[in-house]
Amino acid sequence: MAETFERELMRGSLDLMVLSVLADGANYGYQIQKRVREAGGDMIKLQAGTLYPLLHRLQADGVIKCQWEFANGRKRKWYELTPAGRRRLRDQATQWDHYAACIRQLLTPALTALPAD
Amino acid sequence: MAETFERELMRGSLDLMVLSVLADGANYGYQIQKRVREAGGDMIKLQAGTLYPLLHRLQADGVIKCQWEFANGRKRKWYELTPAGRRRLRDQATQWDHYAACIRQLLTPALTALPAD
DNA sequence: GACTCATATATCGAACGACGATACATTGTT
DNA sequence: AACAATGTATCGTCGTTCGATATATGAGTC
Repeated sequence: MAETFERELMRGSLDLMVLSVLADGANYGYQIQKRVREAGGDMIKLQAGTLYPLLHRLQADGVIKCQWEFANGRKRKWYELTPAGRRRLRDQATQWDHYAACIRQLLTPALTALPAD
Repeated sequence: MAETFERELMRGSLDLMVLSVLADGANYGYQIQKRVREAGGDMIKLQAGTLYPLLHRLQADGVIKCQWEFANGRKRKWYELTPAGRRRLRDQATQWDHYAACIRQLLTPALTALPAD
């Protein structure tokens, strides 16, 4: 009876996910999309229309760089982290942890206080 | 050498924080703002211009209800959770946990893979 | 009396990311 | 021949967040 959760991405969290995927090695859009979706289960249904503009933004920021690959009729655009991208990932990860801790600090006592209804 | 983090709120996370604060009992805008800011430390600087529209949205959704209080020249608008609000808080909390788990699943191996630079 | 800070709620426009639809081209499958 | 999967991309819409601004009272101080 698999409960299904589905929600909008939280603004800014996708950056972290994409950078995380790329930390594992160079990759291209379609695969990144699948990797994030797998990790997200029912939760995250990442659309191409969300991913590609983000990749372009990240590239414009200089945290990833890209390169076209043409092989047997297939064209793929491979992205990889730059040194700035690795720094960005570390920073964002730290920020995420702090942010999550803030939420937790409010959430845990709240759920305890909440009547059973 | 207090590192200071500061970032935009993540879309949707403020709902959770505000509902959490209200789980502790009825409260009014200005106090809610202070409670969230305390929990957020350097991280979250919640602006009144963000909070009040949210409170109105939550009210329109029927998850909180409000009541004016006039006492010695002060006017305050007290908000409290409705039963639907308690359900909402539980749902959002569960979703948050799942969401955080998804991020974690990508993030932890990524940081391990990341070279020291 | 004037000034400033904290309290208290509210609205407005700008900015921007996420969404859904759509487009298009190739490869593999039925 | 038709269809699903692979692969990248753009466009308009929507809605939350942000920062500035407005307003009014109470308390403390110069």
